[in-house]
Amino acid sequence: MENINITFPDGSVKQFEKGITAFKIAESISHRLADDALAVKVNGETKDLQCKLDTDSTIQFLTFKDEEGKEVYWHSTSHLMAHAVQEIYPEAKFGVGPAIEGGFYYDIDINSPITEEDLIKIENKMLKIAKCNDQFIRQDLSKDEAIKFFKAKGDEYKLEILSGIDENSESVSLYKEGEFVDLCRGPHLPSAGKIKYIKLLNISGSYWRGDEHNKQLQRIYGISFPKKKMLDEHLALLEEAKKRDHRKLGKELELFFFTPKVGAGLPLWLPKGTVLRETLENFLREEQVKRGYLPVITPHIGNIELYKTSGHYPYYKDSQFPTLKFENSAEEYLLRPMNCPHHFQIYSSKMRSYRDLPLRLAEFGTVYRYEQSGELNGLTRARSFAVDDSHIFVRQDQLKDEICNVIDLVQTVFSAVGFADFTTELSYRDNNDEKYGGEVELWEKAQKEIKAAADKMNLDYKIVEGEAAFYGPKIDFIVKDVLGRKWQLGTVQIDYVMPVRFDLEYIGSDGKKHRPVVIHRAPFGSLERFIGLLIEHFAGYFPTWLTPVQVTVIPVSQNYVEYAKKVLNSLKENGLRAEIDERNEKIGYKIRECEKNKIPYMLIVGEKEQTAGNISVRKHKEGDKGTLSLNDFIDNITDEIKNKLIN
RNA sequence: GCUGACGUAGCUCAGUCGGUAGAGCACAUCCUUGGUAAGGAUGAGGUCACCGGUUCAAUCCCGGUCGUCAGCUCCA
Repeated sequence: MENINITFPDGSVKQFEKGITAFKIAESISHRLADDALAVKVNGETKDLQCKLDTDSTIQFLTFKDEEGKEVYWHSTSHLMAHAVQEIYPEAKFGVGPAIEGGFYYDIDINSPITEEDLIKIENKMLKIAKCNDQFIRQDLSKDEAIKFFKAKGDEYKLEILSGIDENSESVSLYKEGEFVDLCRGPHLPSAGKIKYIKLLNISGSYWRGDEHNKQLQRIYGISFPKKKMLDEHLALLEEAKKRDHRKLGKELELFFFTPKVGAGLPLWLPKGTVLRETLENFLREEQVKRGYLPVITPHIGNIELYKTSGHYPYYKDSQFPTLKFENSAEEYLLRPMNCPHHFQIYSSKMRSYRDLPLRLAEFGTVYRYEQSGELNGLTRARSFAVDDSHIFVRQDQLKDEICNVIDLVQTVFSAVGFADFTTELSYRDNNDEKYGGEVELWEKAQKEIKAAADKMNLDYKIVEGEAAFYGPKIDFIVKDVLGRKWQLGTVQIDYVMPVRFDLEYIGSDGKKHRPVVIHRAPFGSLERFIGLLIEHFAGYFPTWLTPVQVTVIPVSQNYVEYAKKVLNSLKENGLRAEIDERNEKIGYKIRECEKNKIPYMLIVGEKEQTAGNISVRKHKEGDKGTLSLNDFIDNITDEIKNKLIN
């Protein structure tokens, strides 16, 4: 019998009989490994443990600790769920059922809606089936055979998937688990018994193949774990996440709210939220002053012709509020969905020289977009929001340096608030010419510039084709919310199209007219979305420089209110955002309220403090910090604010 | 926009198998003047989202509208 060499992740090499299964190798190493292994990676490719090895290979066993191991585990659970659904609803037809980040789903076509109670039924059925511990058996077959099989079964969706498979380049395989057979690439767990703890999380509609013209199937989301503790921890984590939700905290901390009396998706900023927002705005204003930006202010509406010129209207009509017009007039106005056309007019308001460039016009400009009702999501997706917008007009030879400047600004902003966990995407055009304006060569040039700048700034980016704006490629900075949903914050966009449409020009050193390039950029993206993510990032515990109320003065009893007011005044005179709680309550009560309101510092003053002329400091989440002179406290907190410390 | 669920006091939620409602917190008044996460008493608060239908009677059943939530689709 021939032997093959198997290389393990630690570099060691062992000989095995040719044709041995990965599972046998695991067994030969330890029972523990054979038990924990879910799948195997052979020469970089994930496979079933039952796969046979015929050549020298490098292998790595995948357990639930590995991302790929989890993927296999959840993918197999989705099959198990489909199996359970098939038993309960024999008429069910199946779409796709992949593993996703944090679990799995399966799209199912059943006529009656699935309810929450049904989920429990399905869950119980799954556990029952898992106990049978049937193996996942792979069967490779030809496309024709597969078509025959699913025709007999009446699974139209599987047939549609099959019709898209090129038999020559992709293998066609089925996986059988008990009575349930599914078209699937695999790999899968050795058997269903590995799946121990299951929770079906929610049900929703989803269009077949993600196309809204297709039928909507019912999607069931779920997650599973090999250990009960893992499931419990995961569910606890989901509960925790809900507590950080900016929509919940926004209400609790009185930052903002929505009311249908004003309109869906139209946020109203309360005083505390406004302080937070203005603090952020001022921070960026100061940065922008240092970097040569010029402030401008423009109206929230504009003549419809402006948007016809820009090309936004009528192509994006669906996502704009209806136009405003008088009955007997041809005049028509649009609530602006973006600020650029206004800024272009400012650029054109006088003759520009090459010496004036880069010209950086900046405005916190509120825009209005009629987002689909189902898309609204607190501050992260609103119908009115302020873009920390700037349009930078540059010469071609200044473009790359200016993109670098802008990236640096975005990085400055992100690091000031401690956003370290973000991803960067370079969005390019794809081959669908209808989606984009301008000449292809200009696009290619712009994409090259953007990439060069991103490389120079050491951005760790991913290139995404087809995600560009219609006027040019862009760099997006993306942060996840508590529920794992991704949101674009900062953005840097290159535009060769608008300068042409608006006939923007400058006089070059040669005395002739030239076309500037425009950079659209917004480090926050929008104040609303940025603050929404910020609330969740800090779970409401903002750093002192940002928090709406920095200090609350708490007199121990009514007798010390006067002294407390003196303390309050000194704090205010030193520019601190301070309040006093002079209510007729015990200090334990007042402290509890401050803690709940996430106020960073409490100054407690009573007999001792009044006599000594000092204060007692309590820091939220930390407790009593002892006594300090008021001046020392003010020095410390002022320092903390000045340095924008994050703790 | 689509599928599903939900909408009861300022907030969090209970409740009514159809007879117009209740708790805790918050709020107000009084007692208490208290030293680091809830002192006590009393009181005020609701067109049960809105509009229509069925019914002797609707917060509850039915239809529509608005809004919220999850997901899909979309996202200049």
